[in-house]
Amino acid sequence: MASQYIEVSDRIREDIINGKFAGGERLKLAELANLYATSHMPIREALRILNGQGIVDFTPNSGMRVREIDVSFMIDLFDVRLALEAVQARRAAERLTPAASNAISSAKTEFECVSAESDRDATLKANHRFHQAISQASGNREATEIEERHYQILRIVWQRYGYASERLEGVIEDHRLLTSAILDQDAEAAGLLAAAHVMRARRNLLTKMRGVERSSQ
Amino acid sequence: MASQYIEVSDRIREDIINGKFAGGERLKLAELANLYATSHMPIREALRILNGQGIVDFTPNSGMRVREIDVSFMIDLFDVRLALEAVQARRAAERLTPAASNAISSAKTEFECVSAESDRDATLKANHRFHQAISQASGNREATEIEERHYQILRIVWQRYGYASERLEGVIEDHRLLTSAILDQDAEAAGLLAAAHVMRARRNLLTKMRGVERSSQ
DNA sequence: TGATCAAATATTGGATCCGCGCTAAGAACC
DNA sequence: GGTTCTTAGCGCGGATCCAATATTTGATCA
Repeated sequence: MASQYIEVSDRIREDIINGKFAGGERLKLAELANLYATSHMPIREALRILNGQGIVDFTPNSGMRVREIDVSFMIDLFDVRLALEAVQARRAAERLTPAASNAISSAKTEFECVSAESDRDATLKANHRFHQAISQASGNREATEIEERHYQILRIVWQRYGYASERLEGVIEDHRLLTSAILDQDAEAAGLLAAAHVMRARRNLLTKMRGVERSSQ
Repeated sequence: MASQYIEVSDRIREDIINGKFAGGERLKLAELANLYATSHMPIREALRILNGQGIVDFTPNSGMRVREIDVSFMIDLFDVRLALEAVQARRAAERLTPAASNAISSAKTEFECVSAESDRDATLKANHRFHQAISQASGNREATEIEERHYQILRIVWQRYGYASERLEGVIEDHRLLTSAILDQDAEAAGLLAAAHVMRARRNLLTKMRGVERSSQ
């Protein structure tokens, strides 16, 4: 079995994603230790990991709170994502290797197949794998790690507000264009297409979030 | 007194910056506990924090190692920094407030004064404050936190390879142009100037690093 | 002589207990 | 009646001990 703190950090993350812990909620060590049937040491370790991933906020001697995920946070996150996806797509096109080329095209194809079956979780995973393939093709570990963190946060908002299933055709088209730009080693086009892709995703998400915020007032 | 793990994480970071621990070196709990006169629990907590900051690498059941900082890591880091500084400068120009405007211009002036005294540490701090002011003016917490992490890593390489004192006039000129673009709320110019500024810093650093690598062979 | 396996050792991971600081509630004094 | 000080309890931070896991060393066999 994997170490408890890894196990626990995964479970807490899943519970946050599934809304078991609300944004801003205080996470007490004793409570969590009881809930996950362990001592408080692995819990502290796990919360520290989640803190590093930006999922929980921390204040010394006062404990951890679930990070509030609101419209303004998402605007910030997509600003960063926009910049990073673009630079990674450019680098992926420039540094393209045969292995990376295969990884990207098969991830693209897989997404198209899986998304046709309207299994949301599988579609999300396939989408993640596609972007991961580009990220890894860029060879930029720093950017890849940031994007990985962001993906965990995006899972929370997609769970809460729904994934863009109505935009699925558009997403597939975006992926196709982006893939061929990278395979053609057209860095300029790849950068622009990646940026445009993220912009569309942002518009879609923000519209939904604002809709929910208004209707819940 | 602040909590021990915070104290310890700061001390370990400083020791890494000052080269007391080499890149790739294994950091053992018992050893560090002995060195910093504490038990191994605060050490674990401290290393976990440094891991979150990207300064040490971690493998479960095997412990932490000081992250190797080489040319390829710096290329990656500056790719990210280039993208982020540009987007933050644009946002800072768009969202400019009177308070942010004051903060940026006074940080710019302070850098010019301090750098004239050729105190390297103070110059670094002033440079950091200038970029921090823009970062905070952008209002993007996510980007600010990433840049803060990167700054800690840059302190290590500047300590090792020297800060660009010969480029000081150029840096001041860059800062002046960038500041006026932001104060004029010219987002386009601010973004381009910020990107150019980071590019110059990268060229300077990489040249130095490659020089040292060659001469140490 | 080199490779592989096993045992010993070194190191990380986890539980429990206690101390300390923060917070909040109640009483006393102004 | 309001403000401040004290006290109690609640929860985080840290030490120590023990368990689990990795790494290394040495021995045996091909």
